[in-house]
Amino acid sequence: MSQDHRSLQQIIDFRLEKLARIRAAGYDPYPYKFDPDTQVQSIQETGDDLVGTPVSIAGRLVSLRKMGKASFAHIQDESGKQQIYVKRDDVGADVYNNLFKNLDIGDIIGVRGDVFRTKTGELTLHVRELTLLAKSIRPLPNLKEKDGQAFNEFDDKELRYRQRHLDFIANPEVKTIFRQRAAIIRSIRNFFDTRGFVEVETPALQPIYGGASARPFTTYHNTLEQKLYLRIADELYLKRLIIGGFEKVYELAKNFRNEGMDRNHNPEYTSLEFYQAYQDLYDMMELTEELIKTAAAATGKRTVNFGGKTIDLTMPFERKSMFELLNKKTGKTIEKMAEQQLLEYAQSLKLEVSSKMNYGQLLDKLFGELIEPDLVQPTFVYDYPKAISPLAKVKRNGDGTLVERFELFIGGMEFANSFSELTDPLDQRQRLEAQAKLRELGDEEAQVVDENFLQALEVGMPPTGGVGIGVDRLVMLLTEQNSIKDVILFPALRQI
RNA sequence: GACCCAGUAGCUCAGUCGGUAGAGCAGCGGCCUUUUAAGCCGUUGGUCGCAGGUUCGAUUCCUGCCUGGGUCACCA
Repeated sequence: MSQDHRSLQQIIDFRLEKLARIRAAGYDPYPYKFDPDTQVQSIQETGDDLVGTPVSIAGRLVSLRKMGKASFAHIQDESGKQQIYVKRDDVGADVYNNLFKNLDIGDIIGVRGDVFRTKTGELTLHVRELTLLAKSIRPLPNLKEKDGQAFNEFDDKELRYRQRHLDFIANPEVKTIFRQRAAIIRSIRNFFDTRGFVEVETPALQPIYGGASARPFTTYHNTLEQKLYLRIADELYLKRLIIGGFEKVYELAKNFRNEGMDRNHNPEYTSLEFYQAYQDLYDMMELTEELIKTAAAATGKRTVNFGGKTIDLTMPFERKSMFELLNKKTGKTIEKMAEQQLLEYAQSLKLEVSSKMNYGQLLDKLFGELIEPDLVQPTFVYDYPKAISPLAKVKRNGDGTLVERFELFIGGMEFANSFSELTDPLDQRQRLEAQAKLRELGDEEAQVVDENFLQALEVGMPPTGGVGIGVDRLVMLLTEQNSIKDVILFPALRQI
Protein backbone atom coordinates (compact mmCIF):
# COMPACT_ATOMS: atom_id res chain seq x y z
CA MET A 1 0.00 0.00 0.00
CA SER A 2 2.95 2.25 0.62
CA GLN A 3 3.58 2.58 -3.12
CA ASP A 4 0.22 4.31 -3.55
CA HIS A 5 0.46 8.06 -3.85
CA ARG A 6 -1.01 10.23 -1.18
CA SER A 7 -4.18 11.18 -3.02
CA LEU A 8 -5.01 7.53 -3.61
CA GLN A 9 -3.94 6.63 -0.09
CA GLN A 10 -6.32 9.29 1.17
CA ILE A 11 -9.23 7.63 -0.62
CA ILE A 12 -8.19 4.25 0.75
CA ASP A 13 -7.89 5.68 4.26
CA PHE A 14 -11.43 7.06 4.11
CA ARG A 15 -12.69 3.67 3.03
CA LEU A 16 -10.78 1.94 5.81
CA GLU A 17 -12.48 4.31 8.27
CA LYS A 18 -15.87 3.35 6.85
CA LEU A 19 -14.91 -0.29 7.11
CA ALA A 20 -14.09 0.23 10.78
CA ARG A 21 -17.38 2.05 11.38
CA ILE A 22 -19.31 -0.78 9.73
CA ARG A 23 -17.58 -3.33 11.96
CA ALA A 24 -18.13 -1.15 15.03
CA ALA A 25 -21.85 -1.06 14.26
CA GLY A 26 -21.90 -4.86 14.30
CA TYR A 27 -22.09 -5.60 10.56
CA ASP A 28 -19.74 -8.19 9.02
CA PRO A 29 -18.14 -6.53 5.97
CA TYR A 30 -16.94 -9.87 4.56
CA PRO A 31 -19.63 -12.47 5.26
CA TYR A 32 -19.73 -16.04 3.93
CA LYS A 33 -22.65 -16.30 1.55
CA PHE A 34 -25.76 -14.82 0.07
CA ASP A 35 -28.38 -16.53 -2.07
CA PRO A 36 -29.73 -14.25 -4.78
CA ASP A 37 -32.83 -15.76 -6.40
CA THR A 38 -32.68 -13.64 -9.55
CA GLN A 39 -30.22 -12.22 -12.05
CA VAL A 40 -30.86 -8.61 -12.97
CA GLN A 41 -31.26 -9.34 -16.67
CA SER A 42 -34.33 -11.45 -15.95
CA ILE A 43 -35.86 -8.59 -13.93
CA GLN A 44 -35.52 -6.28 -16.92
CA GLU A 45 -36.78 -8.96 -19.29
CA THR A 46 -39.82 -9.81 -17.20
CA GLY A 47 -40.72 -6.14 -16.89
CA ASP A 48 -44.05 -4.98 -15.49
CA ASP A 49 -45.22 -8.52 -14.74
CA LEU A 50 -42.68 -8.47 -11.93
CA VAL A 51 -43.98 -5.31 -10.27
CA GLY A 52 -44.77 -6.04 -6.65
CA THR A 53 -42.94 -9.36 -6.66
CA PRO A 54 -40.22 -9.94 -4.03
CA VAL A 55 -36.76 -10.72 -5.44
CA SER A 56 -33.21 -10.83 -4.19
CA ILE A 57 -30.14 -9.93 -6.20
CA ALA A 58 -26.43 -9.47 -5.52
CA GLY A 59 -23.80 -7.43 -7.26
CA ARG A 60 -21.34 -4.60 -7.23
CA LEU A 61 -22.42 -1.06 -6.50
CA VAL A 62 -21.60 0.92 -9.65
CA SER A 63 -23.49 4.16 -9.06
CA LEU A 64 -24.85 5.90 -6.00
CA ARG A 65 -27.18 8.87 -5.74
CA LYS A 66 -27.81 9.79 -2.11
CA MET A 67 -30.62 12.20 -1.32
CA GLY A 68 -30.57 12.36 2.43
CA LYS A 69 -32.98 9.82 3.82
CA ALA A 70 -33.45 7.90 0.57
CA SER A 71 -31.07 6.93 -2.23
CA PHE A 72 -30.91 5.40 -5.66
CA ALA A 73 -28.07 3.21 -6.81
CA HIS A 74 -27.24 0.68 -9.49
CA ILE A 75 -25.78 -2.69 -8.79
CA GLN A 76 -24.14 -4.77 -11.48
CA ASP A 77 -24.15 -8.53 -11.57
CA GLU A 78 -22.86 -10.77 -14.32
CA SER A 79 -25.97 -10.23 -16.40
CA GLY A 80 -26.34 -6.45 -16.22
CA LYS A 81 -27.22 -3.43 -14.11
CA GLN A 82 -30.21 -2.92 -11.87
CA GLN A 83 -31.37 0.24 -10.18
CA ILE A 84 -32.24 -0.10 -6.52
CA TYR A 85 -34.08 2.29 -4.22
CA VAL A 86 -33.02 2.37 -0.58
CA LYS A 87 -35.21 4.31 1.86
CA ARG A 88 -34.36 4.80 5.50
CA ASP A 89 -37.88 4.09 6.70
CA ASP A 90 -37.93 0.78 4.82
CA VAL A 91 -34.52 -0.70 5.62
CA GLY A 92 -34.43 0.75 9.12
CA ALA A 93 -32.53 3.69 10.55
CA ASP A 94 -29.66 1.56 11.83
CA VAL A 95 -28.97 -0.11 8.47
CA TYR A 96 -29.41 3.17 6.62
CA ASN A 97 -27.21 5.29 8.87
CA ASN A 98 -24.57 2.81 10.00
CA LEU A 99 -24.31 0.49 7.02
CA PHE A 100 -25.70 2.06 3.86
CA LYS A 101 -24.17 5.48 4.47
CA ASN A 102 -20.76 3.85 4.77
CA LEU A 103 -21.02 2.16 1.36
CA ASP A 104 -18.97 3.21 -1.65
CA ILE A 105 -19.08 2.53 -5.35
CA GLY A 106 -17.28 -0.78 -5.76
CA ASP A 107 -18.77 -2.48 -2.71
CA ILE A 108 -20.58 -5.76 -3.26
CA ILE A 109 -24.01 -6.02 -1.69
CA GLY A 110 -27.01 -8.32 -1.61
CA VAL A 111 -30.52 -6.87 -1.49
CA ARG A 112 -34.02 -8.22 -1.07
CA GLY A 113 -37.07 -6.20 -1.98
CA ASP A 114 -39.84 -5.82 -4.48
CA VAL A 115 -39.97 -4.40 -7.95
CA PHE A 116 -41.65 -1.11 -8.85
CA ARG A 117 -41.49 1.44 -11.62
CA THR A 118 -40.24 4.93 -10.76
CA LYS A 119 -42.00 8.03 -11.96
CA THR A 120 -39.33 8.39 -14.64
CA GLY A 121 -40.12 4.85 -15.79
CA GLU A 122 -37.16 2.75 -14.69
CA LEU A 123 -37.92 -0.68 -13.32
CA THR A 124 -36.37 -0.51 -9.86
CA LEU A 125 -35.89 -2.75 -6.86
CA HIS A 126 -37.35 -1.24 -3.69
CA VAL A 127 -34.97 -2.57 -1.05
CA ARG A 128 -36.35 -3.98 2.21
CA GLU A 129 -33.20 -5.78 3.33
CA LEU A 130 -29.61 -4.85 2.56
CA THR A 131 -26.51 -6.94 3.25
CA LEU A 132 -22.92 -5.92 2.69
CA LEU A 133 -21.07 -8.79 1.00
CA ALA A 134 -17.65 -7.18 0.47
CA LYS A 135 -16.31 -3.75 1.33
CA SER A 136 -14.14 -2.28 -1.41
CA ILE A 137 -11.23 -0.21 -0.17
CA ARG A 138 -9.67 0.66 -3.53
CA PRO A 139 -11.51 2.96 -5.94
CA LEU A 140 -12.77 1.91 -9.36
CA PRO A 141 -12.38 3.96 -12.52
CA ASN A 142 -15.23 6.35 -13.27
CA LEU A 143 -18.37 4.48 -14.20
CA LYS A 144 -20.59 7.35 -15.34
CA GLU A 145 -22.86 6.62 -18.23
CA LYS A 146 -26.12 7.77 -19.75
CA ASP A 147 -28.22 5.88 -22.29
CA GLY A 148 -25.45 3.38 -22.76
CA GLN A 149 -22.92 6.08 -23.54
CA ALA A 150 -20.00 6.02 -21.13
CA PHE A 151 -18.36 9.16 -19.89
CA ASN A 152 -14.72 9.17 -18.86
CA GLU A 153 -14.53 5.78 -20.45
CA PHE A 154 -11.92 3.40 -19.04
CA ASP A 155 -10.15 2.74 -22.33
CA ASP A 156 -6.44 3.00 -21.66
CA LYS A 157 -5.28 -0.29 -23.16
CA GLU A 158 -2.35 -0.67 -20.82
CA LEU A 159 -4.48 -0.20 -17.70
CA ARG A 160 -7.17 -2.46 -19.11
CA TYR A 161 -4.74 -5.32 -19.79
CA ARG A 162 -2.78 -4.92 -16.58
CA GLN A 163 -5.90 -4.69 -14.42
CA ARG A 164 -8.32 -6.89 -16.32
CA HIS A 165 -10.69 -7.07 -13.36
CA LEU A 166 -11.24 -3.32 -13.67
CA ASP A 167 -11.72 -3.69 -17.41
CA PHE A 168 -14.53 -6.18 -16.89
CA ILE A 169 -16.17 -4.04 -14.21
CA ALA A 170 -15.93 -0.80 -16.16
CA ASN A 171 -16.51 -2.33 -19.61
CA PRO A 172 -18.72 -5.36 -18.95
CA GLU A 173 -19.35 -5.81 -22.68
CA VAL A 174 -15.71 -6.98 -22.98
CA LYS A 175 -16.79 -10.13 -21.15
CA THR A 176 -18.89 -11.17 -24.14
CA ILE A 177 -15.70 -11.72 -26.15
CA PHE A 178 -14.55 -14.26 -23.58
CA ARG A 179 -17.95 -15.91 -23.37
CA GLN A 180 -17.78 -16.31 -27.14
CA ARG A 181 -14.27 -17.67 -26.81
CA ALA A 182 -15.59 -20.29 -24.41
CA ALA A 183 -18.44 -21.12 -26.80
CA ILE A 184 -16.01 -21.52 -29.70
CA ILE A 185 -13.75 -23.85 -27.72
CA ARG A 186 -16.75 -25.83 -26.50
CA SER A 187 -17.91 -26.22 -30.11
CA ILE A 188 -14.45 -27.42 -31.13
CA ARG A 189 -14.46 -30.09 -28.44
CA ASN A 190 -17.95 -31.12 -29.37
CA PHE A 191 -17.00 -31.27 -33.05
CA PHE A 192 -14.22 -33.77 -32.42
CA ASP A 193 -15.91 -35.71 -29.65
CA THR A 194 -18.92 -36.45 -31.84
CA ARG A 195 -16.57 -37.68 -34.59
CA GLY A 196 -14.85 -40.19 -32.35
CA PHE A 197 -11.66 -38.27 -31.68
CA VAL A 198 -9.96 -38.67 -28.31
CA GLU A 199 -8.88 -35.50 -26.52
CA VAL A 200 -5.37 -35.95 -25.17
CA GLU A 201 -2.81 -34.02 -23.16
CA THR A 202 0.87 -34.23 -24.06
CA PRO A 203 3.88 -32.70 -22.29
CA ALA A 204 4.30 -28.96 -22.17
CA LEU A 205 7.75 -29.52 -20.65
CA GLN A 206 9.83 -31.32 -23.25
CA PRO A 207 13.46 -32.48 -23.19
CA ILE A 208 13.64 -31.85 -26.95
CA TYR A 209 11.30 -29.45 -28.67
CA GLY A 210 9.97 -29.98 -32.15
CA GLY A 211 7.03 -29.99 -34.51
CA ALA A 212 7.46 -26.42 -35.67
CA SER A 213 10.06 -23.85 -36.66
CA ALA A 214 10.38 -21.45 -33.75
CA ARG A 215 12.61 -20.46 -30.86
CA PRO A 216 11.68 -22.06 -27.52
CA PHE A 217 11.68 -20.98 -23.89
CA THR A 218 14.06 -22.99 -21.75
CA THR A 219 13.77 -24.05 -18.14
CA TYR A 220 15.44 -26.47 -15.75
CA HIS A 221 14.24 -29.36 -13.68
CA ASN A 222 16.14 -29.58 -10.40
CA THR A 223 15.61 -33.26 -9.60
CA LEU A 224 16.27 -34.49 -13.11
CA GLU A 225 19.17 -32.02 -13.29
CA GLN A 226 18.18 -31.42 -16.87
CA LYS A 227 17.32 -28.61 -19.19
CA LEU A 228 13.74 -28.64 -20.46
CA TYR A 229 11.93 -26.68 -23.12
CA LEU A 230 8.41 -25.33 -23.10
CA ARG A 231 6.68 -26.83 -26.09
CA ILE A 232 6.49 -24.92 -29.35
CA ALA A 233 4.10 -27.57 -30.70
CA ASP A 234 2.60 -30.89 -29.68
CA GLU A 235 2.87 -32.46 -33.14
CA LEU A 236 5.57 -35.08 -32.50
CA TYR A 237 3.84 -36.43 -29.39
CA LEU A 238 0.50 -36.65 -31.14
CA LYS A 239 2.11 -38.62 -33.96
CA ARG A 240 3.48 -41.06 -31.40
CA LEU A 241 -0.09 -41.61 -30.27
CA ILE A 242 -1.12 -42.38 -33.84
CA ILE A 243 1.79 -44.83 -34.06
CA GLY A 244 0.59 -46.37 -30.81
CA GLY A 245 -2.83 -47.05 -32.26
CA PHE A 246 -4.99 -44.08 -31.37
CA GLU A 247 -6.52 -43.34 -34.75
CA LYS A 248 -8.14 -39.97 -34.10
CA VAL A 249 -6.67 -37.57 -31.54
CA TYR A 250 -6.85 -33.87 -30.82
CA GLU A 251 -5.31 -31.56 -28.28
CA LEU A 252 -6.02 -27.99 -27.28
CA ALA A 253 -2.58 -26.98 -26.11
CA LYS A 254 -0.81 -23.90 -24.87
CA ASN A 255 2.30 -23.40 -26.95
CA PHE A 256 5.17 -21.12 -26.02
CA ARG A 257 7.34 -19.34 -28.54
CA ASN A 258 10.21 -17.08 -27.63
CA GLU A 259 9.65 -14.60 -30.41
CA GLY A 260 8.32 -11.13 -31.04
CA MET A 261 4.91 -10.00 -29.88
CA ASP A 262 2.42 -7.93 -31.81
CA ARG A 263 -1.28 -7.83 -32.54
CA ASN A 264 -1.11 -11.38 -33.96
CA HIS A 265 1.39 -12.98 -31.56
CA ASN A 266 1.45 -13.64 -27.84
CA PRO A 267 4.36 -15.63 -26.38
CA GLU A 268 1.94 -18.21 -25.02
CA TYR A 269 -1.01 -19.07 -27.19
CA THR A 270 -3.54 -21.81 -27.70
CA SER A 271 -3.22 -24.21 -30.59
CA LEU A 272 -5.52 -26.94 -31.74
CA GLU A 273 -3.88 -29.93 -33.39
CA PHE A 274 -5.74 -32.95 -34.67
CA TYR A 275 -4.62 -36.10 -36.43
CA GLN A 276 -6.55 -38.80 -38.18
CA ALA A 277 -5.02 -42.07 -39.31
CA TYR A 278 -5.59 -43.36 -42.85
CA GLN A 279 -6.51 -39.87 -44.10
CA ASP A 280 -4.65 -37.40 -46.26
CA LEU A 281 -4.37 -33.69 -46.85
CA TYR A 282 -7.59 -33.43 -48.82
CA ASP A 283 -9.60 -35.13 -46.10
CA MET A 284 -8.10 -32.63 -43.66
CA MET A 285 -9.18 -29.72 -45.85
CA GLU A 286 -12.76 -30.87 -45.65
CA LEU A 287 -12.58 -31.49 -41.93
CA THR A 288 -10.97 -28.09 -41.32
CA GLU A 289 -13.59 -26.27 -43.36
CA GLU A 290 -16.38 -28.01 -41.47
CA LEU A 291 -14.71 -27.25 -38.15
CA ILE A 292 -14.37 -23.53 -38.85
CA LYS A 293 -17.94 -23.29 -40.04
CA THR A 294 -19.09 -25.11 -36.91
CA ALA A 295 -17.11 -22.74 -34.68
CA ALA A 296 -18.54 -19.75 -36.55
CA ALA A 297 -22.03 -21.08 -36.02
CA ALA A 298 -21.31 -21.26 -32.28
CA THR A 299 -21.06 -17.47 -32.27
CA GLY A 300 -24.18 -17.13 -34.38
CA LYS A 301 -22.35 -15.29 -37.13
CA ARG A 302 -22.58 -15.97 -40.85
CA THR A 303 -20.27 -13.17 -41.88
CA VAL A 304 -17.67 -11.26 -39.92
CA ASN A 305 -16.13 -7.87 -40.33
CA PHE A 306 -12.42 -8.43 -39.93
CA GLY A 307 -9.74 -5.83 -40.57
CA GLY A 308 -12.23 -3.66 -42.44
CA LYS A 309 -13.30 -6.48 -44.77
CA THR A 310 -16.44 -8.53 -44.77
CA ILE A 311 -15.74 -12.24 -44.72
CA ASP A 312 -18.41 -14.77 -45.58
CA LEU A 313 -18.02 -17.92 -43.51
CA THR A 314 -20.90 -19.80 -45.11
CA MET A 315 -19.56 -20.05 -48.67
CA PRO A 316 -17.32 -22.96 -49.75
CA PHE A 317 -13.68 -22.15 -49.04
CA GLU A 318 -11.45 -21.51 -52.05
CA ARG A 319 -8.75 -24.06 -52.89
CA LYS A 320 -5.73 -22.88 -54.87
CA SER A 321 -2.22 -24.07 -55.45
CA MET A 322 0.58 -21.73 -54.53
CA PHE A 323 1.79 -21.56 -58.13
CA GLU A 324 -1.66 -20.93 -59.51
CA LEU A 325 -1.93 -17.88 -57.25
CA LEU A 326 1.60 -16.66 -57.93
CA ASN A 327 1.34 -17.09 -61.69
CA LYS A 328 -1.92 -15.23 -61.85
CA LYS A 329 -0.55 -12.38 -59.76
CA THR A 330 2.80 -12.06 -61.53
CA GLY A 331 1.92 -13.11 -65.05
CA LYS A 332 4.89 -15.45 -64.99
CA THR A 333 5.32 -19.20 -64.79
CA ILE A 334 6.87 -19.33 -61.34
CA GLU A 335 7.17 -23.12 -61.16
CA LYS A 336 9.55 -23.06 -64.11
CA MET A 337 11.99 -20.77 -62.30
CA ALA A 338 15.04 -22.29 -60.64
CA GLU A 339 16.44 -20.96 -57.37
CA GLN A 340 18.70 -18.37 -59.02
CA GLN A 341 15.93 -17.04 -61.28
CA LEU A 342 13.58 -16.82 -58.32
CA LEU A 343 16.15 -14.83 -56.38
CA GLU A 344 16.66 -12.41 -59.25
CA TYR A 345 12.93 -12.03 -59.73
CA ALA A 346 12.38 -11.30 -56.03
CA GLN A 347 15.21 -8.77 -56.14
CA SER A 348 13.61 -7.11 -59.15
CA LEU A 349 10.48 -6.65 -57.03
CA LYS A 350 12.62 -5.03 -54.31
CA LEU A 351 11.74 -7.75 -51.78
CA GLU A 352 14.07 -8.35 -48.85
CA VAL A 353 15.82 -11.50 -49.96
CA SER A 354 19.36 -12.78 -49.74
CA SER A 355 21.45 -15.27 -51.70
CA LYS A 356 21.53 -17.41 -48.53
CA MET A 357 17.85 -18.24 -48.92
CA ASN A 358 17.00 -21.58 -50.46
CA TYR A 359 14.36 -22.27 -53.09
CA GLY A 360 11.63 -22.91 -50.53
CA GLN A 361 12.39 -19.81 -48.49
CA LEU A 362 12.38 -17.64 -51.62
CA LEU A 363 9.06 -19.05 -52.77
CA ASP A 364 7.61 -18.57 -49.28
CA LYS A 365 8.80 -14.96 -49.28
CA LEU A 366 7.24 -14.24 -52.66
CA PHE A 367 4.01 -15.82 -51.57
CA GLY A 368 3.92 -13.94 -48.27
CA GLU A 369 4.52 -10.60 -49.95
CA LEU A 370 2.45 -10.94 -53.11
CA ILE A 371 -0.40 -13.24 -52.27
CA GLU A 372 -1.17 -13.53 -48.55
CA PRO A 373 -2.59 -10.03 -48.06
CA ASP A 374 -5.08 -10.65 -50.88
CA LEU A 375 -6.45 -13.87 -49.40
CA VAL A 376 -9.40 -12.28 -47.66
CA GLN A 377 -12.11 -14.87 -48.18
CA PRO A 378 -11.22 -18.28 -46.70
CA THR A 379 -8.70 -19.94 -49.02
CA PHE A 380 -6.79 -23.19 -48.75
CA VAL A 381 -3.39 -22.86 -50.38
CA TYR A 382 -1.60 -26.12 -51.23
CA ASP A 383 1.60 -27.34 -52.95
CA TYR A 384 4.27 -26.03 -50.62
CA PRO A 385 8.01 -26.30 -51.23
CA LYS A 386 9.66 -29.24 -49.52
CA ALA A 387 12.52 -27.20 -48.08
CA ILE A 388 10.28 -25.35 -45.63
CA SER A 389 8.08 -28.34 -44.76
CA PRO A 390 10.20 -31.01 -43.09
CA LEU A 391 7.25 -32.94 -41.62
CA ALA A 392 5.12 -33.31 -44.77
CA LYS A 393 5.01 -36.09 -47.35
CA VAL A 394 6.29 -35.33 -50.82
CA LYS A 395 3.50 -34.57 -53.28
CA ARG A 396 2.24 -37.73 -54.92
CA ASN A 397 2.96 -37.99 -58.68
CA GLY A 398 5.24 -34.95 -58.52
CA ASP A 399 8.88 -34.15 -59.19
CA GLY A 400 9.88 -34.27 -55.52
CA THR A 401 10.20 -30.54 -54.88
CA LEU A 402 6.72 -30.04 -53.44
CA VAL A 403 4.94 -31.53 -50.46
CA GLU A 404 1.35 -32.29 -49.50
CA ARG A 405 0.73 -29.32 -47.27
CA PHE A 406 -1.92 -26.65 -47.06
CA GLU A 407 -2.33 -23.48 -45.15
CA LEU A 408 -5.67 -21.77 -44.66
CA PHE A 409 -5.77 -18.00 -45.05
CA ILE A 410 -8.60 -15.73 -43.98
CA GLY A 411 -8.44 -11.96 -43.90
CA GLY A 412 -4.83 -12.08 -45.09
CA MET A 413 -3.79 -14.09 -42.04
CA GLU A 414 -2.75 -17.71 -41.59
CA PHE A 415 -5.20 -19.82 -39.61
CA ALA A 416 -4.28 -23.44 -40.23
CA ASN A 417 -1.38 -25.54 -41.38
CA SER A 418 -1.76 -29.14 -42.46
CA PHE A 419 0.13 -32.04 -43.98
CA SER A 420 -0.23 -35.47 -45.32
CA GLU A 421 2.10 -36.39 -42.49
CA LEU A 422 5.50 -37.72 -43.42
CA THR A 423 5.56 -41.36 -42.34
CA ASP A 424 8.69 -42.62 -44.14
CA PRO A 425 11.25 -42.85 -41.31
CA LEU A 426 14.28 -42.68 -43.58
CA ASP A 427 12.99 -39.61 -45.41
CA GLN A 428 12.05 -38.02 -42.09
CA ARG A 429 15.54 -38.59 -40.69
CA GLN A 430 17.12 -36.97 -43.72
CA ARG A 431 14.80 -33.97 -43.52
CA LEU A 432 15.49 -33.37 -39.84
CA GLU A 433 19.20 -33.74 -40.45
CA ALA A 434 18.90 -31.13 -43.18
CA GLN A 435 17.20 -28.87 -40.63
CA ALA A 436 20.05 -29.52 -38.19
CA LYS A 437 22.49 -28.31 -40.84
CA LEU A 438 20.50 -25.10 -41.19
CA ARG A 439 20.81 -24.66 -37.43
CA GLU A 440 24.55 -25.02 -37.67
CA LEU A 441 24.47 -22.30 -40.30
CA GLY A 442 22.72 -20.02 -37.82
CA ASP A 443 19.01 -20.55 -38.43
CA GLU A 444 17.75 -20.48 -34.85
CA GLU A 445 14.27 -21.51 -35.87
CA ALA A 446 15.30 -24.62 -37.76
CA GLN A 447 14.06 -27.86 -36.28
CA VAL A 448 16.12 -30.28 -34.21
CA VAL A 449 16.60 -34.03 -34.59
CA ASP A 450 14.41 -35.92 -32.13
CA GLU A 451 15.80 -39.45 -31.98
CA ASN A 452 12.91 -40.76 -29.89
CA PHE A 453 10.43 -39.51 -32.44
CA LEU A 454 12.40 -41.03 -35.31
CA GLN A 455 12.59 -44.39 -33.56
CA ALA A 456 8.83 -44.29 -33.03
CA LEU A 457 8.35 -43.59 -36.74
CA GLU A 458 10.57 -46.57 -37.52
CA VAL A 459 8.04 -48.77 -35.74
CA GLY A 460 5.60 -47.81 -38.48
CA MET A 461 3.02 -45.06 -38.73
CA PRO A 462 -0.15 -45.32 -40.80
CA PRO A 463 -0.86 -42.72 -43.46
CA THR A 464 -2.16 -39.77 -41.46
CA GLY A 465 -3.61 -36.34 -42.00
CA GLY A 466 -2.82 -33.68 -39.40
CA VAL A 467 -3.81 -30.06 -38.87
CA GLY A 468 -2.75 -27.25 -36.55
CA ILE A 469 -4.96 -24.22 -35.96
CA GLY A 470 -4.27 -21.01 -34.04
CA VAL A 471 -7.21 -20.87 -31.68
CA ASP A 472 -6.63 -17.30 -30.55
CA ARG A 473 -6.67 -16.14 -34.15
CA LEU A 474 -9.84 -18.07 -34.79
CA VAL A 475 -11.39 -16.30 -31.81
CA MET A 476 -10.13 -12.96 -33.15
CA LEU A 477 -11.81 -13.65 -36.47
CA LEU A 478 -15.11 -14.82 -35.03
CA THR A 479 -15.33 -12.05 -32.43
CA GLU A 480 -14.09 -9.39 -34.87
CA GLN A 481 -11.14 -8.31 -32.73
CA ASN A 482 -8.00 -7.08 -34.44
CA SER A 483 -5.56 -7.65 -31.60
CA ILE A 484 -4.75 -10.99 -30.01
CA LYS A 485 -4.52 -9.13 -26.69
CA ASP A 486 -8.26 -8.59 -26.87
CA VAL A 487 -9.02 -12.32 -26.97
CA ILE A 488 -6.53 -13.32 -24.25
CA LEU A 489 -7.62 -12.60 -20.70
CA PHE A 490 -4.17 -11.70 -19.44
CA PRO A 491 -1.95 -10.94 -22.44
CA ALA A 492 1.80 -10.84 -21.91
CA LEU A 493 3.07 -7.44 -20.81
CA ARG A 494 6.38 -6.35 -19.43
CA GLN A 495 6.54 -6.44 -15.65
CA ILE A 496 6.76 -2.96 -14.21
C1' G B 1 14.94 -5.25 -33.58
C1' A B 2 13.71 -0.25 -36.54
C1' C B 3 10.55 3.97 -36.98
C1' C B 4 6.23 7.04 -35.36
C1' C B 5 2.83 8.54 -31.28
C1' A B 6 1.66 8.86 -26.15
C1' G B 7 2.61 9.08 -20.57
C1' U B 8 -0.03 15.66 -16.15
C1' A B 9 -4.83 14.09 -9.49
C1' G B 10 -7.96 7.49 -8.19
C1' C B 11 -10.48 7.97 -13.63
C1' U B 12 -11.05 11.09 -18.28
C1' C B 13 -8.47 15.17 -20.05
C1' A B 14 -6.86 20.67 -20.61
C1' G B 15 -2.49 23.69 -20.09
C1' U B 16 2.40 26.00 -19.53
C1' C B 17 5.80 30.28 -26.88
C1' G B 18 10.64 28.20 -19.86
C1' G B 19 8.59 31.47 -14.00
C1' U B 20 7.34 24.38 -10.06
C1' A B 21 -0.22 23.40 -12.69
C1' G B 22 -6.18 23.43 -13.97
C1' A B 23 -11.26 21.21 -15.11
C1' G B 24 -15.06 17.40 -14.86
C1' C B 25 -15.94 13.01 -12.32
C1' A B 26 -14.51 10.32 -7.92
C1' G B 27 -13.29 11.61 -2.62
C1' C B 28 -14.26 14.57 2.07
C1' G B 29 -17.95 18.06 5.10
C1' G B 30 -23.02 19.97 4.82
C1' C B 31 -28.47 20.14 2.70
C1' C B 32 -31.82 16.93 0.27
C1' U B 33 -37.42 10.50 1.28
C1' U B 34 -38.81 8.79 -6.82
C1' U B 35 -33.09 10.05 -8.50
C1' U B 36 -30.57 8.40 -12.89
C1' A B 37 -23.79 11.68 -16.07
C1' A B 38 -29.08 13.62 -9.58
C1' G B 39 -28.71 18.65 -7.72
C1' C B 40 -26.89 22.83 -4.51
C1' C B 41 -22.90 25.00 -1.03
C1' G B 42 -17.96 24.28 0.72
C1' U B 43 -13.36 21.50 0.25
C1' U B 44 -8.81 17.84 0.16
C1' G B 45 -5.74 15.78 -3.28
C1' G B 46 -0.14 16.31 -7.99
C1' U B 47 8.20 14.14 -7.14
C1' C B 48 3.46 16.89 -14.67
C1' G B 49 6.73 8.48 -16.54
C1' C B 50 12.33 8.20 -14.77
C1' A B 51 17.41 10.19 -15.07
C1' G B 52 20.83 13.58 -16.85
C1' G B 53 21.89 18.29 -19.69
C1' U B 54 21.02 23.57 -20.99
C1' U B 55 19.21 27.72 -17.91
C1' C B 56 19.04 32.45 -12.67
C1' G B 57 14.83 29.01 -13.08
C1' A B 58 12.57 22.86 -16.57
C1' U B 59 6.43 19.74 -16.09
C1' U B 60 7.56 22.76 -20.70
C1' C B 61 13.67 22.83 -24.55
C1' C B 62 17.66 18.83 -25.53
C1' U B 63 19.65 13.73 -24.72
C1' G B 64 19.16 8.93 -22.77
C1' C B 65 16.06 5.40 -20.48
C1' C B 66 11.23 3.03 -18.86
C1' U B 67 6.12 1.62 -20.15
C1' G B 68 2.21 1.19 -23.61
C1' G B 69 0.00 1.85 -28.51
C1' G B 70 0.68 1.89 -33.90
C1' U B 71 3.54 0.65 -38.46
C1' C B 72 7.37 -2.51 -40.42
C1' A B 73 10.55 -7.04 -40.08
C1' C B 74 9.92 -12.55 -38.21
C1' C B 75 6.59 -16.02 -36.73
C1' A B 76 0.83 -19.05 -35.59
